[in-house]
Amino acid sequence: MESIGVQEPIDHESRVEQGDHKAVRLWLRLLTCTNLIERHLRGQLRSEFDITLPRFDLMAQLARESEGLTMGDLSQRMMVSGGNVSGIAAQLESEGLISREPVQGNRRAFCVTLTRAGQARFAEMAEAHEAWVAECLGGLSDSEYDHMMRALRQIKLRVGEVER
Amino acid sequence: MESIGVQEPIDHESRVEQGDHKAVRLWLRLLTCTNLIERHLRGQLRSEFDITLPRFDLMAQLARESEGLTMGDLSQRMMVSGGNVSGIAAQLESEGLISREPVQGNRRAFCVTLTRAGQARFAEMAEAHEAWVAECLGGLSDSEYDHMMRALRQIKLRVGEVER
DNA sequence: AGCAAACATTTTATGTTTAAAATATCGGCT
DNA sequence: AGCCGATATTTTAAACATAAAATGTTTGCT
Repeated sequence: MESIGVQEPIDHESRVEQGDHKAVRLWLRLLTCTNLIERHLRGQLRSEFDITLPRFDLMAQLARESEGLTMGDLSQRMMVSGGNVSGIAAQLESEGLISREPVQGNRRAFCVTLTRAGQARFAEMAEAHEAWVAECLGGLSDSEYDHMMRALRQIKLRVGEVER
Repeated sequence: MESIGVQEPIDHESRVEQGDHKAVRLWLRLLTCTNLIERHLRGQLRSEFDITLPRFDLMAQLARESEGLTMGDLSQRMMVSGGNVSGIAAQLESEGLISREPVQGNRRAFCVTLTRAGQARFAEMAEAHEAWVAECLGGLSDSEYDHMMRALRQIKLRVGEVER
């Protein structure tokens, strides 16, 4: 049963404080979890495939777009700076996993695609990656999964508004 | 300054294909949310206080332990390498925000604490930081908050087991 | 006492990431 | 045509991060 606090009224000040502390606790737990999983995946990718997470991420973006993406598209989707994409792409190109072709009609842009070798390599890695993620997150019930997805969607929208 | 696409963010999560499994979808959404919030906080700390997130984090650890912490403690709590803590601490020390005193009885270790100036500076920042986090995460109901906390705890334990 | 292993930290080399400046291209306007 | 602001990418400098080697200290063992 829930009762309405009468004896020990919580005033505005402390209510706000409590709420804020709650948010911070949630944030720290969120950050810790994400870091732990990211660290695990990074380690696995390194030991099993000798590749870094950002390189894998870039390839994953390309694998979803058979038409290819520009450097700017990649920057947006990977949520990292353009300069960063330049460096990562340069390495993948030198390893023959991606190719950068000029776009006809726009000499500023490149069209980046997975090479044949890149596609094959990515297919291998993606399968393992999916299994690793399932190892970390597979223990949740359907209900917990749904709650998480809904809450995270809400947070994402909220942050988007705050950024404006 | 270059900015990373904000207006119509095409992120990890909204790009997944049908074939991707539940766990991967949850992971990508988790990653996107954490990145968005982290980016927001980093930008705010930079523009409002001219400080980086790692430096803020180090000061936050010290603020919780008035007795001070060793470099090793900091490394563990911040979940980064010892060498990294050395560099960050060196900068904060040169700015007069922390001090490193020898520990009596163990000449290997340092006891790192916030200076008076560091305490004052951190108090200012912590208040703003808490408000920023609440802006991002405050929109959740108590029930959503509880579900998140519980699910994240479970995930954290699971990843810990998997790492073994 | 002497020595080896463990400990706490720093240094070094390498690589990642960001913000900002630089380079080059495009498109519209006059 | 010429200019100007927007666009696409690369380069640069500084901060951050890791692993591994180096330095100095402590502890336990014989």
